[in-house]
Amino acid sequence: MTKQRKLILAIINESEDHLTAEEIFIEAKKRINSIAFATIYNNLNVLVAEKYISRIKSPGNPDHYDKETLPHEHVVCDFCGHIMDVNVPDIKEMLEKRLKLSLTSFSLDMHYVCETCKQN
Amino acid sequence: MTKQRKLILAIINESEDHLTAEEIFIEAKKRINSIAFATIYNNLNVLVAEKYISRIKSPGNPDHYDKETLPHEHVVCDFCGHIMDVNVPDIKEMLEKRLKLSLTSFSLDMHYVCETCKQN
DNA sequence: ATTAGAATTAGAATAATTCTAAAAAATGAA
DNA sequence: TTCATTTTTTAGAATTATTCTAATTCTAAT
Repeated sequence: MTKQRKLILAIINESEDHLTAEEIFIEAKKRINSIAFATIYNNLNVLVAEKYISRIKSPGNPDHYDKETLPHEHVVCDFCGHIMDVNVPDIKEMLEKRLKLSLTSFSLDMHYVCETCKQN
Repeated sequence: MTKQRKLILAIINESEDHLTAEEIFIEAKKRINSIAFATIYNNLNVLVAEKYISRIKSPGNPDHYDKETLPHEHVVCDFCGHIMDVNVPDIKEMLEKRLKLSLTSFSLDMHYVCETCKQN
């Protein structure tokens, strides 16, 4: 594993948030100034493919990256954009049962208003 | 309602498929050759906002537009990209109940292999 | 030390969509 | 109807996230 890839993985693992490619780039550049944006994308793709990390897609927004690879879902705050991890067990099975067909994949994009924003 | 907007709505209502902005543009250009792509997007946004049609989002793919505005879901074939309408009643309530929080919106992106593609 | 393959860099390319400014059309009051 | 105001359309530039490309640089094994 190259030092760039190691760094990118470390940044994701050390963050409490779900960072975007750009946020990872800014952070990585502090430690390897010569690093290119394409290297970030390239390595994020590799790390997702090898299941070191997972990708969170929310239409209209850039992808976010998550150190957690076990199946779980996310809810996005409409105001501050913060992403919270949540668990909805057996959702795929439930969907397949109700649809009477088997899914190759699915993704759920849920929005809410977080506690902090609800008060403002 | 302008003739452009009327035409765009008619194209969507007369189609059995879930067209993309580009497909609508190509079709519209046959009837009003001077029509601009921006007019398509502009009117799609208006028609969605006014609930004449609905927008189907699937990350990585262009948005598709649907004449059906009552709540329902879609499954996308991984091979041919065809979009099938499906019904999963009370899914929002079910999610909210399991999450113990209320959602402002959600969207489900489900993929499968359609019958035609399964045979190939 | 050599070399083949992998990874990185930098910047161009892409694709979907939005923005902008000017022109045209529609609306509505006088 | 006529004029003014507002809305819509047009055309093309701009934007944004991401991927691609080609040249260069590493890396690791001989």
